[in-house]
Amino acid sequence: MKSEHIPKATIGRLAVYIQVLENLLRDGNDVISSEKLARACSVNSSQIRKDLAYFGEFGVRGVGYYVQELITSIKESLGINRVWKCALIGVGNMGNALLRHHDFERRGFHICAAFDCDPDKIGLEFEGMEIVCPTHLKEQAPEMGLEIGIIATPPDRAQRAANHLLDANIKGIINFAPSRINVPPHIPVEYVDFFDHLYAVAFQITLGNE
Amino acid sequence: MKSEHIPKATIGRLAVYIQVLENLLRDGNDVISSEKLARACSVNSSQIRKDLAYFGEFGVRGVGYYVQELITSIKESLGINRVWKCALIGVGNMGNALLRHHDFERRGFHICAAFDCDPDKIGLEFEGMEIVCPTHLKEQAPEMGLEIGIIATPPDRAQRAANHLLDANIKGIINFAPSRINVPPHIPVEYVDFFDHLYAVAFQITLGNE
DNA sequence: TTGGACTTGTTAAAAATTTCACATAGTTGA
DNA sequence: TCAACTATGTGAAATTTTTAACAAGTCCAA
Repeated sequence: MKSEHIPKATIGRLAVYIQVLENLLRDGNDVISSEKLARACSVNSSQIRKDLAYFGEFGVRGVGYYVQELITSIKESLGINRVWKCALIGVGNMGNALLRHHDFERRGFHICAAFDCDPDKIGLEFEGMEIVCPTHLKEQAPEMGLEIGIIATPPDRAQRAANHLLDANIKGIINFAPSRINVPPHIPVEYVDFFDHLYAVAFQITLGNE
Repeated sequence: MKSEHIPKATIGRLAVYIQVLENLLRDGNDVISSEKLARACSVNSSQIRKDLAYFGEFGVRGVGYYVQELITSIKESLGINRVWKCALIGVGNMGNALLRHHDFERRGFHICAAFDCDPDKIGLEFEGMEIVCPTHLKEQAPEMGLEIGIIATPPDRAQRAANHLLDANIKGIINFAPSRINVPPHIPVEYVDFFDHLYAVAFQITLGNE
C-alpha cells in the first residue's frame, strides 16, 4: 500500500505494538498473528493489518509476523532505528527528572546538552553535562548535531525556549511545559502532559458512577 | 445537548482548553470567543463548541465564554473539581520522580500511599510517606479512601500490581510501566509513555525529510 | 500433489468524528 | 426601540477512521 497520509492514531498504536512485541519476544514468542497481537493490544486485528499496510508488507500469509522482524520494521517506519540527539531547555523539577531518566538512552533519544537561563544553574555539572545559557544554543546545536528540542521550562518561558530552538534550526520539539507554543508549520511539536491521562481516568470513573 | 457517548479525543482536548484558558486568565483575559480560543489551541472553533456542547451550554451568544467560569465548568464536567486520592505502586526511578512531582497536589491528585515489594525499600520514609508492601493495599485502600492506582513498576510486575489494586477495589488505574495489563472492562486504565510523543516527532521529522 | 486449515493484505461497508453553515440570541450605539 | 454586529449552539454534510469480508498466499499432512 505505502500511503501518503498516515493517521496520528496509527503512530500512537505503532508505539503500542512495539511495546507489546518486545514483551512477547522476551517471553520467547518468535511468530505472532495479527489476531493474537490485537488481543494483547486491545485493538481490532484489521486495525493492526491496516496500520502496518501504510508502511509495507511485513507479514507472511498463513503464518503471521516474525516478531523481531516486525519490531525492526516498525522502528524503521517510525524513523526510530537510530539515535536522535536532543537538547533540553529548562533544568527545573521536570528537566531534572528527564535527565535522570535513563530510558532516553535505551530508547534512542540522547540528551546531549542542557540549557537554562537561571544564572544560579549555569555552569553546574549535571549527569556529566554542564548547564549552559540558552543563548549558546544557536552555536552549539549545529556543532553537536542536535535535532530535537525538549522544553521543560515554566509555562511562561516555553515560547522563549521555542524561539531559541527555532533559531538554532532544531527540527522538532517536545514541550513538557503546560502552555502552547507557536512554531512554523513545518516544525513538528508534541505536547506532553500526563495529567491528561489522570483526567481521563477521573472522568471515566465519574461517568461510571452516574 | 448533554449526550451519552463522548469521544476520547474530546476529553483530551478539554484538558488542552483548561491549560490554555488558565494561561489566558493569568494574562488578564476575562472573556474569550470560541474563535480565539480555537486559534490558541490550534483547533477548529466548531470543534470547541461541539466539545463543550456534550456537557452543557457554557457560553453567551454574542459575547463568548467567561474564562474563569468556563474553566470551572470544564473541570466539573471532567470530574476534576475535587481531590482524587491515589496509591502509587513501585517506588523506582519513575515512582520517585512522581512522588517528587508537586503538580500532583496542585492538580488535585493526591498520592496518599506508596507501595513497593522490594524488602530494601519497605519501611523507608519518602516525602513524608512510609513505603509499604503491596499486600497491605487491600486493607489500606478502603481505610484511606484510595480511588486511583498509579503503577510505576518494571513491566513484568505491572500485572501483579494491577491485581493488588483490583483486589483493593480501586476504581481506575494509570499505568506508567511499559506493558499492557488486563483488568475487568468497567475499570478505566490509561497508559502513560511519553516516548510515544518522541516517536511522533521523530516520525514527522523523518517524513518531512523525504 | 492435493485439500484443508490458517492468516495476510486489501477493497468495500459501516461508524465515528470533524467541519460547515446558519438560525438563534445577546450586545451596543444611535 | 431598532438596526447592525457578534458569537453561540446545533443539525446536516463532509471527511476520516475503523471494522468487516474475502481473495490470495502459505503450510502441512495424507
